[in-house]
Amino acid sequence: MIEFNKNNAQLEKHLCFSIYELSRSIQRMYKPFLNELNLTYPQYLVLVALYDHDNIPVSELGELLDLNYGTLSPLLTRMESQKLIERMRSTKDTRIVYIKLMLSGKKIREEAFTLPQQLVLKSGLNDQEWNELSKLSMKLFTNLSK
Amino acid sequence: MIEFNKNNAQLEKHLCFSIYELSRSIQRMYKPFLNELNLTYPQYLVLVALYDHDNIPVSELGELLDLNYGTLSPLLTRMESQKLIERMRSTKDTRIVYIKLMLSGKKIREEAFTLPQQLVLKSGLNDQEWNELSKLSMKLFTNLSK
DNA sequence: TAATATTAAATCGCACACGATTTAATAAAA
DNA sequence: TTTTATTAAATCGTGTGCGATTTAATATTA
Repeated sequence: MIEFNKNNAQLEKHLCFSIYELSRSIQRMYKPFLNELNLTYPQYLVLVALYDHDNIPVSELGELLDLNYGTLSPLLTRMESQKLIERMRSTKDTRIVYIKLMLSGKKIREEAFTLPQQLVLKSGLNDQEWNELSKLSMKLFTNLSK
Repeated sequence: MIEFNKNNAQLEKHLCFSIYELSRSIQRMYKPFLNELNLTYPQYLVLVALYDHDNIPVSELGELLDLNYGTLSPLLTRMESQKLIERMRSTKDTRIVYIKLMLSGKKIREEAFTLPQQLVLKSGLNDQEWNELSKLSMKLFTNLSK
């Protein structure tokens, strides 16, 4: 049984902290490469998402990335001014704004194809460990979303 | 062998994204409870760290939390104004500022003892899975820090 | 010892991240 | 059909998170 009390209350034993720290350290690892592409980490994720699901409403992009309008709207504004993406208002329902990858956005996304590979190399994890970590983190996320 | 190409480039297959999404979903789960205590997530982590390592310099707190001065300084200023912590400048070396838990900070930290337990319950992971996730995330973090 | 380098902490600028509010448009109901 | 409710997106306010700069104090060195 997993126990929590004064004796093991330390930061290091908090899974929440391990994950929080890990997430930031991955972004730190990605940073030099993304800087070369003039991208922030969430901007990179937007490109990844759009590369597979282009021309989708902001709402759908937000669901894919698990980000709300408050985060996404200004982020997309910045990416629009960099000519990475395009906003196109639907004619059917003018409330809806579709987001489309522009050519330069597509190219830059392709330049980043090696990034996950770099993480694998630095990870020091074998295939089994990598897959296990991936599986468990998705499982935990799914259960927390219920 | 783990492969990355156009065919599995989706967001869902990016470990970096799983971890990023998981980290934010844990914070989302903690939020209602922390709101009751008038704490943000990093403020909670500061209390956890200080509860075990009280009266330490800002630099040491930053190492424990893996946060730099740019994040920590204003965060501590806010916690100081809430009377959760105290800043005390060293007399030996007046560049150094020691951070001390105040009584109310200690009490609030203790009120949060049940929080990790709540995560365990919601996680839907068994002991083996929990420990495995914990182990692998720490291993990956360690390897990325090299 | 005077000049220089290093260090601890704070500050600044910018980009998230998110809850809450606002705006405009469509849908549903009276 | 007019009123009311809902929805999509943007905006706003606050708190991180981080790289770069600044400030003040201590350490090092010429």
